[in-house]
Amino acid sequence: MLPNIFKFGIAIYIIALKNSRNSQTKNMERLPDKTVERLSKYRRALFASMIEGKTHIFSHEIAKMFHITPVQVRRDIMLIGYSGSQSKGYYIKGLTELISNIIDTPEGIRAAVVGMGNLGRSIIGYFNGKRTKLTIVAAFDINPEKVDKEFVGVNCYQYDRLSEIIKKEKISVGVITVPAIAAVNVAENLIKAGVKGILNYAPKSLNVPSTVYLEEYDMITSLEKVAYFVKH
Amino acid sequence: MLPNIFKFGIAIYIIALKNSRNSQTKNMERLPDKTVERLSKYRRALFASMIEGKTHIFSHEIAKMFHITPVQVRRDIMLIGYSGSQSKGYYIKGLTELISNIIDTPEGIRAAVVGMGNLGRSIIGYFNGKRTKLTIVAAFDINPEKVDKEFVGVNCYQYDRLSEIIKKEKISVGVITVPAIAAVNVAENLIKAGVKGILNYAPKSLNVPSTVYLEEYDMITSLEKVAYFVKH
DNA sequence: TAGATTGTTAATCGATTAACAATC
DNA sequence: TAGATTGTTAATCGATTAACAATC
Repeated sequence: MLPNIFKFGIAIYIIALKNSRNSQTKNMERLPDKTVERLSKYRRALFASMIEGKTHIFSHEIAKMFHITPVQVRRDIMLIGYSGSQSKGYYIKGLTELISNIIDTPEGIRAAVVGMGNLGRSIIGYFNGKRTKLTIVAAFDINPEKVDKEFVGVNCYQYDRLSEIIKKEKISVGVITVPAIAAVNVAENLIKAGVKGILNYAPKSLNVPSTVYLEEYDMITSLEKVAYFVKH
Repeated sequence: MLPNIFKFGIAIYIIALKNSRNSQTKNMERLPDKTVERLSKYRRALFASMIEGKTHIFSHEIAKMFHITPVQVRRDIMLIGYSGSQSKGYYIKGLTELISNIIDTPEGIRAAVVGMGNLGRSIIGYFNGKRTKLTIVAAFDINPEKVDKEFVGVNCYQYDRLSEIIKKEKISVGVITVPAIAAVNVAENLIKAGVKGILNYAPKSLNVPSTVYLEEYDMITSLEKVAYFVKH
């Protein structure tokens, strides 16, 4: 039998634990990396299900679409503070709206693509007209033949106007799709102009200050990786 | 004081542990995912250093290029069984050759791109003429205007010839750059035709048998993720 | 020797998964 | 009740990092 002082101490500890856990899950400042990625994918899948006429969805149905486990789906949803019902699963409309509230900002995020090559055009094509809260509002290139032309509604500016346009258009995210040799300079100019996030597709790793969020993806490495695992 | 029987047992256990560790590091069947990715990047960085006239490189120099720690670099290099010297670091030529032996196959890997849009052309452009062991040898599209035309040396075939060409050209890796709606069908046909690895860029998650290696990347999700972390 | 680097182990961290009570 | 699902915790797994002996 524990003395009373210990029982009391344990009771307080359990309450403190509960509270900290709730605040962690419900009012989380910053969701885990992987959860954010998955929420973006869930949202698209939920939209598609809605179009098909569904109103509710089970965790295992979502899980199957992304070859992950139902527990993972439930954890992600729990983390953002949404609840489902054991009989019907999750209400698609409500869940979609909550994810949008979390991922989007009311004012929206404005992005620019630097490098109007095939990859740059590809990204603009993906986004154009599909989203309202995240939009690509400008493109840049050094090639005079590409400058001052529109591609699916996005104007391409001369690269030396980068800083001017970024400030004028209130652009906070830059997508780098220039050759590796130019990437460092582009990143520096984007940061100087005030962007707060960079998505770098050049096959050259960048260094950015900690105030800027950097995400890198390298197609050459990915294809070499697939080749390696095909061989093994 | 332990009885002798235990001392003996412990000695044998330690030796067994040592051996299993060595065989794990030196003759590993399959390297960890992340190590493969990094080796691909190291190789490119080492090539660049060689061109600059360097013969040796330290772990911290490599680490700095990819914002990782020197320990990670040393671990990766240890894992593939290469050794450096404490005074000079790693011999670039030797390390590059070892990485190539591990990542490449002597016969090379032949890849195809399905979907000759901006993204497909972008990937072909990255690879064309740069590598000898990993080559894109064919492209496919359903648009008759794109068919039977060459793009930087790669011919674009009509999509319904997929199976025929994949077998004829001994293609083992397929890169999917078609719209989401077509991705599932393309993957099925690639697998039926015999490819063993798929790199999927369509914003639609695929299901493949366990004999096929699948790597997926979704540009929309990546940009939404950057937007989220810019906001927070 | 002093200083720097490699090779290696143990500790830590982050994310996934197994398991199960609570609920419908 | 039986069966299925959600919400949640503890265990597990994989990868990174801290620490340090050995070496030059």
